[in-house]
Amino acid sequence: MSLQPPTVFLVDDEALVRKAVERLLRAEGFEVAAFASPAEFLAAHDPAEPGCLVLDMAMPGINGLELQETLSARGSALPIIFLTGRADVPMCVQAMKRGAADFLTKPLKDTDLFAAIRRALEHDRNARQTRAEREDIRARVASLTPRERDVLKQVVTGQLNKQIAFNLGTVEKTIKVHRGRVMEKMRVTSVAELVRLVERCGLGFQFDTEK
Amino acid sequence: MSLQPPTVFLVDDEALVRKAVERLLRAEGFEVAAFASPAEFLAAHDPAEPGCLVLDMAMPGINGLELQETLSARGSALPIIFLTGRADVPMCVQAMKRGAADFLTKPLKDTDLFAAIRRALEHDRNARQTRAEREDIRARVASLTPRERDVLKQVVTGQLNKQIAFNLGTVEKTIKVHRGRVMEKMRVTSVAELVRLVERCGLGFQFDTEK
DNA sequence: GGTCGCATTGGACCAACGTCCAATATCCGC
DNA sequence: GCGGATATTGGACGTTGGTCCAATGCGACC
Repeated sequence: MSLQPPTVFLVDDEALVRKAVERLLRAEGFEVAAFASPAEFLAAHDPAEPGCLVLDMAMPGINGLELQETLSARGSALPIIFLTGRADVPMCVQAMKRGAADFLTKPLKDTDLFAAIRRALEHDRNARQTRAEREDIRARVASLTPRERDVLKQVVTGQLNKQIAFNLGTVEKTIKVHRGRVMEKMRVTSVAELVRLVERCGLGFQFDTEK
Repeated sequence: MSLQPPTVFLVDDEALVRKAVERLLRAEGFEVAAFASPAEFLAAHDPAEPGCLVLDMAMPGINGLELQETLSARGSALPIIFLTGRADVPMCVQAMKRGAADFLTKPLKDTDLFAAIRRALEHDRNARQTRAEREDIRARVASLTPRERDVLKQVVTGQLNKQIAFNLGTVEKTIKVHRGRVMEKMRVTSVAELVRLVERCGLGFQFDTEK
């Protein structure tokens, strides 16, 4: 899925600057997609595309922070590198606190921008990897029947079949069957693996698929 | 242990400002310890004391970033709130990337400082809590004999006693004994609990106590 | 030289787990 | 109503896990 090369999404309203930076990045070997405004970018953005966002803060209308918010609200975790001309510390702090990948001031050195982009792309790659793994696990949990999920919850807390049966108001035999199916559907062969999966995915155990 | 109230460690080389801020914080109900220089603070600092650090960046000699480095090198995770008069974005970015709790610009509003301090103290409290839990678990692991640790590693990966015995070049019977002692020393009654402990503590399984 | 911690193993025995085959009951959608 | 998914249970059987009692060999420390 992530075999496609990562893209540097460039958003800058000054056409000349945008073109210049785009050329610069392409020359360095990056895949680039340039946009003249946050809105334009948002319209074309697919969260599934790996990459990072290079965003100029000095833009009319939507400011960078809002775009950052909008993106995270949409479930996109694209790393954002902010570029700014003015030395605006409070804005910088806000951006960083909300997870900005970097915050560079103009005039900026090419190498600084390249380095920031490489870090951001690397971070995005890792994040996508772990997100994909988590989604995979969640999908397995979703394939369980409600009863099987009940059993899973108790198994990962270390309950014995006997206790699980009591807690769910049935008998041990039934639990064994459910449990076997849980192991099969989750594609694990030991309780240890099962617990690891659930821990690494749900980061808790409120996998309720509440719907 | 953490029953002592948290302290706001204030470092500022301007005596007048320092005194003023100290009074301000005390009036707000914070416990305050003021220092005239990073060195002075470092000399008196005990990483075990909960609290946060309020640090003025505009100081001669050691700058704030270095103090931040020194602290983390010493294993102290005290949250740091930077105060700065100049609008220095690059420094702000550096500080934030290295985990600064906040970065405020003068002139600052009292309420902003208070809010930042409260967030930092809360963060420190939580961090200490989880660190304490982790230390507790590490201590249990440390109480294991080398052989028991070997067994633990394999148990949490879901190996059967038989397989563990083969891997360690011994017989199943021996493993059962070690395994029983591991469970006892780790104070758990099921593999599930054991795996959870190890996951939450070691965040991996390189608990080698290499020394 | 003796004691202690550690690792090892045996035998016996029971509890717990897992799986095969088989069967029943319910609910849901076509 | 029928087929399918889900939940339930029984019986049988073999594997695995866990504990009790008991014992041996080894290296370290006093």
